[in-house]
Amino acid sequence: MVTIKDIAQMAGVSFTTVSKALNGEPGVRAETRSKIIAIANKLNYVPNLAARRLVDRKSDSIGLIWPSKSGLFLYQLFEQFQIQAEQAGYSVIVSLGNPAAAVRTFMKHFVDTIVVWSTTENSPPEFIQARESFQGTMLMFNSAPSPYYHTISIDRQEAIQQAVDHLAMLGHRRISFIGYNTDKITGFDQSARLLQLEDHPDRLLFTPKNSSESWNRVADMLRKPKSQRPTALIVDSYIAMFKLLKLCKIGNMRIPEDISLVAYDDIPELEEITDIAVTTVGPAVEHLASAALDILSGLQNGPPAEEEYRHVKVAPQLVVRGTTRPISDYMM
Amino acid sequence: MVTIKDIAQMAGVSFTTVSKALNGEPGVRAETRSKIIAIANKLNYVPNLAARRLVDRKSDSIGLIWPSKSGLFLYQLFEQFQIQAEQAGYSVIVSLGNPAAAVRTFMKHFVDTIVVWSTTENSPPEFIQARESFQGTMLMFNSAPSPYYHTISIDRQEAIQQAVDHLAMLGHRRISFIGYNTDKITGFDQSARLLQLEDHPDRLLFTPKNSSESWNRVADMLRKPKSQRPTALIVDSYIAMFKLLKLCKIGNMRIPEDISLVAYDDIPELEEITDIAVTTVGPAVEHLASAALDILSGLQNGPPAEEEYRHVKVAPQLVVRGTTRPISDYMM
DNA sequence: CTGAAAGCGCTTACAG
DNA sequence: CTGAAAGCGCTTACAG
Repeated sequence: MVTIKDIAQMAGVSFTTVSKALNGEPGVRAETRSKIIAIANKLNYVPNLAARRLVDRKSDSIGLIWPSKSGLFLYQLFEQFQIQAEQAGYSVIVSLGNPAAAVRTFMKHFVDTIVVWSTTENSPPEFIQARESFQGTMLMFNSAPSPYYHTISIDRQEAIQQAVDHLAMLGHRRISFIGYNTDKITGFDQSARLLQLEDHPDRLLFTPKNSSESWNRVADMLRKPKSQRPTALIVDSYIAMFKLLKLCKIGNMRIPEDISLVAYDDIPELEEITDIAVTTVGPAVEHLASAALDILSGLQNGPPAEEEYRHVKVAPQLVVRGTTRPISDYMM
Repeated sequence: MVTIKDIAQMAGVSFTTVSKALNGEPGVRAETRSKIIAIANKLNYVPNLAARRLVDRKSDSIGLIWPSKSGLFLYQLFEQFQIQAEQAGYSVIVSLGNPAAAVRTFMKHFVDTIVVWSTTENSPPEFIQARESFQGTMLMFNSAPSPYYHTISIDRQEAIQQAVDHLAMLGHRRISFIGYNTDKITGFDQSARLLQLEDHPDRLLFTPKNSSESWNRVADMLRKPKSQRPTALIVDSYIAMFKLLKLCKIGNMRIPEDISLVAYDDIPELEEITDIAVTTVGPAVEHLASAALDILSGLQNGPPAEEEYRHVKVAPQLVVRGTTRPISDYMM
């Protein structure tokens, strides 16, 4: 392993000078510098990063803490984030372990920024503690504003409203929402009231308690005669969408021939999987990633004062594909 | 940043003793040790890897280099690897960036082991070079044996043979393989010959050149009368499987009522997505992960001599689910 | 059982 | 422009 001392000896200078020459520091005669560089190249010198890092603790690295078992959406966001971060000159590392352990891992590795996808599971006390001992910047996806870190939230209410608006525009007036999330339900209710949609017994199909029972209600709904059943459905997530598609198949209901469908979550890859391209609404991974990177590269000059932590709400995107039809198609 | 000196001061001992206590070195009174550990925990001490690495100790970190846009299978392998590695005391970080950059990132972060999922794309010259300057251990998934690193390969030939054997056992004699991979085709041919399966024009449906044309051939095959068309299909990957399922739907073919199907790749999560549980064959992510960890933890005592790099071939697993039926079902 | 000391390879004031 | 020295946080002989 060749060190700057070896180079210094060969060049007949001190290793201090070698360090400066190799790092492009001023105060080295051009001649000396080029001689040193030549020797370094000849010797195939590789700087010891551990030594360097011991002195200056910068790493230009971002650590991502992602929930495990997280499904396609977060995987795609991860990929997208990595791509954009690399372009901005950061290296990205990810940990799927438990959050407290992940913070420690990242501290060991000198990441200077931690980005978390927040879930109900990752705020146990140990995480809080580990987080406090981390002195870098943090950004939390999926979180309400905080005085301690940057936050990015998703406007789920707006997303569902967009879905309802789209369906209403097509003439639908009897619409059901399938899902638990309160923000989404609020959005659904709000739009429904605003647009004076029909109030029918299957408006909200999920009881908050028991999920298998909830799906039974969906199945029952699908069996109703055309005049009573909704003309359009909005589902919570792509997971729920697949479940619904199965139920439809069993019940011999076709989408969109018999009923329209909008799904929350936009996962382009799914087009390859489903029989038909699904109309979706949700935040685009590109937007989420760039929102985060915008915040992060805005603070090159160290962590901001407390009041400067930023909050961004990412708007959803409605992508109309093949599963929504105008109401006239259902009127025959 | 809390260091062993801080701990030493609080404990009223020298930092040498702290180091020994924390590293489980012998020669520290049990009482002293537990006191030191307690303080370290209270202070949320995180060892400085750079310093440790500088005196050439291990960082117990594994860096994964994964192809981006890699799909569900590799994501699940990643999750599984992380879980098993954490249990074995390693921390895992992942990079999806270009491999050469990933190696550099990992060197910056002092990982002592790099695990790569090998693809045709990640052996460009820069990667080779970056790899050479990395002085830790490497393990390559999906690679032939090498004198420079550990390797784990997948017995794809065996996998397809298992699929054919299973179908033959059910009485199928006219079987098609849909895919490009040469190992898989070899496996298919071998089993077909051994079992003296019927030689029919649709045995191998893909021309190696053009994929859209290949799928046209599949569509044509599905349109043939029952007496001419194969009774069972084997597809290359879950991606191909979805494509096939779409074609079947269009052509009004039901699986498994009209034709049996085995898919390569075992992705349990897919059961939620497909209408019917698919019979699959392929390596289990658990086995791949544990094969890697077995090799890696077998070499606690520094990198092995060149001739000691190990090669493991992971056997596939046939999981019979709902898409394969005995031939008698097709004989009416 | 405990601690003082050397040293890993580098950067960075500081002095010449 | 150049170099001697201190020090980053840690491990590891070595001496008590």
